[in-house]
Amino acid sequence: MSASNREIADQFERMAAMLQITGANAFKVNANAKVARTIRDQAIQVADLAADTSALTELDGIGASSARKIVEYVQTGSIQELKDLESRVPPGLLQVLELPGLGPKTVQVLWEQASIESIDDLKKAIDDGSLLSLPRMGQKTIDNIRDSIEFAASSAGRIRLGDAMPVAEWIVDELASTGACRTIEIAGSLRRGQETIGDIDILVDTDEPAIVSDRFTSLDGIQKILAAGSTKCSIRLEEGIQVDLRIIPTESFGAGLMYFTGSKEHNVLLRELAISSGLRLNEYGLFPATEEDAPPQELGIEPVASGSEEAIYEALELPLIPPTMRLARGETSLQKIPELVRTSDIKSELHAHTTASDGRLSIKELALEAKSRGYKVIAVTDHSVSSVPGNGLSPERLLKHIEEIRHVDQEVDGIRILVGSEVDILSDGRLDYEDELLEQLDVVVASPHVALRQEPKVATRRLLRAIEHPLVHIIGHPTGRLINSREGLSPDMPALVEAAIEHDTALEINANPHRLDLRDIHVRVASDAGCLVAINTDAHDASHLDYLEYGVMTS
DNA sequence: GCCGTTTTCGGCCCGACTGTTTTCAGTCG
Repeated sequence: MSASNREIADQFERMAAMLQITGANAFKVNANAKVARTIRDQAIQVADLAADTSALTELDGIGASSARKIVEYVQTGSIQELKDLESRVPPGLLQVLELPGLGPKTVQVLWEQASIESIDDLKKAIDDGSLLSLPRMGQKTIDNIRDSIEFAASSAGRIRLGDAMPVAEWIVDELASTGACRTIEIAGSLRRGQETIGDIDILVDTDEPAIVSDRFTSLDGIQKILAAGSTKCSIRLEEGIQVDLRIIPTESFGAGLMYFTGSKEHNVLLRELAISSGLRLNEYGLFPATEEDAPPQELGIEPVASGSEEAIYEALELPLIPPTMRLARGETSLQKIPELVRTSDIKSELHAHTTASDGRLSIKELALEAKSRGYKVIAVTDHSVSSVPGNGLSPERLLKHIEEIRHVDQEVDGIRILVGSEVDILSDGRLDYEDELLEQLDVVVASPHVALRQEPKVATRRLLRAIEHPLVHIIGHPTGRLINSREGLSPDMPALVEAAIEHDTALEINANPHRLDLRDIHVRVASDAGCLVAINTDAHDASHLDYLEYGVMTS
């Protein structure tokens, strides 16, 4: 089995963490972490490039040394330098390093001065009181570490976009109800529409910070208040989500919003850009550079721009980069920002289920719901025969279903109801219905549901066969991945895109927040090449049509 | 370890908060 991007990236991430614990140069640590990110963000299989190191070093942040290690890993299944590190650093320390509040310096001290090599060792040292004798270890710090250990044991890690957004919107409503906020904005990875988020960031412009932070730190369901300063408060909710509130003055709201929207890597690019123009960018604004080290806002220096994001990007001679593009993937070199799809642009839902298979709504209910949301077209695409868990339709049932859909289409005005099916792509790429049956449909969405652990080459052949099928319009959730639970297929995405263009087949962005499939990096490949992309919600219920927003953010 | 429109060497973003300290180190985002 050839190494997946995730697998190779994991090696570099591990290397970065181990280097950190050994006290290596922070820039070297950072370089390794960046290599991991770059590999993770590739739509192509990095292992396929390993025959040619110059192709590897063209990737951002990958130099000769990392390229050699990638080749070594692909060819031998391990990296000697990592093995050497692993023989020196106890593996359990990596989990200790991941605990919130514990960084490399503290982990080093724990290891060297208290022989702590794992979370279990750490617990024992807390319980027997020996931790107190270490430098900079007071009772409060120890209490926080104990809490972190408990939290890590119960936390599921990063949270899906669709789980975090409703929580953030609820908090925004709560803060708005104080009447003390001039502006409230959701920032961070949530604003960027990332498929998973680490925490929720909320920014507020207010003249009455105490009222807002009091409301914030007394929300229902707070498990722990992590910080409560005059400009920053952090809480952790019972469901394990951390929420940060920042209070930002009006005059620097744009700078703050940019800063806290990130991404971190995008911010670094902007600051470097600022420096090269004789400027200095921080969360308070874009300032003229000075000789002084002190923050410019404290020296009474007037910013060049600070109140709005537009003004700051303009002063950096950049177009206003939309939040979903702030990923340090080349967006700061664009002359012109492409026009992004908005939810209001979408007039058709081409993938939805009814009670005929595993949906909750009847054909008519689905059509009326879609119509009420302003759609002009809805396609009814219930599951095909092989989809047993999805209550898939036998050919006979499908024929009857087709008649019913046609009938409801006659009955309901103001929206066109298309007859469709979500047809399984079988493991070898054949479809689950005969062509004579497919010919009777207006829309054929072909999706993989089983055999989702296939080798990349097998998966590519399978999906290509479906793309090339003359009766297929859309490939539904092409990889079949489930965020946080199933990796899904890793086909050669550029090859799929090329074939999709040739055969006029659309690739789907399935907007269900568990899927977001195609994922963002794949969409980039598809849209750069000019491939048709369908943003569908795969609705099984009325509320699922709300997922459209997540699909649009991914596009 | 990576990188280059003054560079192949010498840089590599910036500030808030906490806790342990008597002036600051460590962590986080």
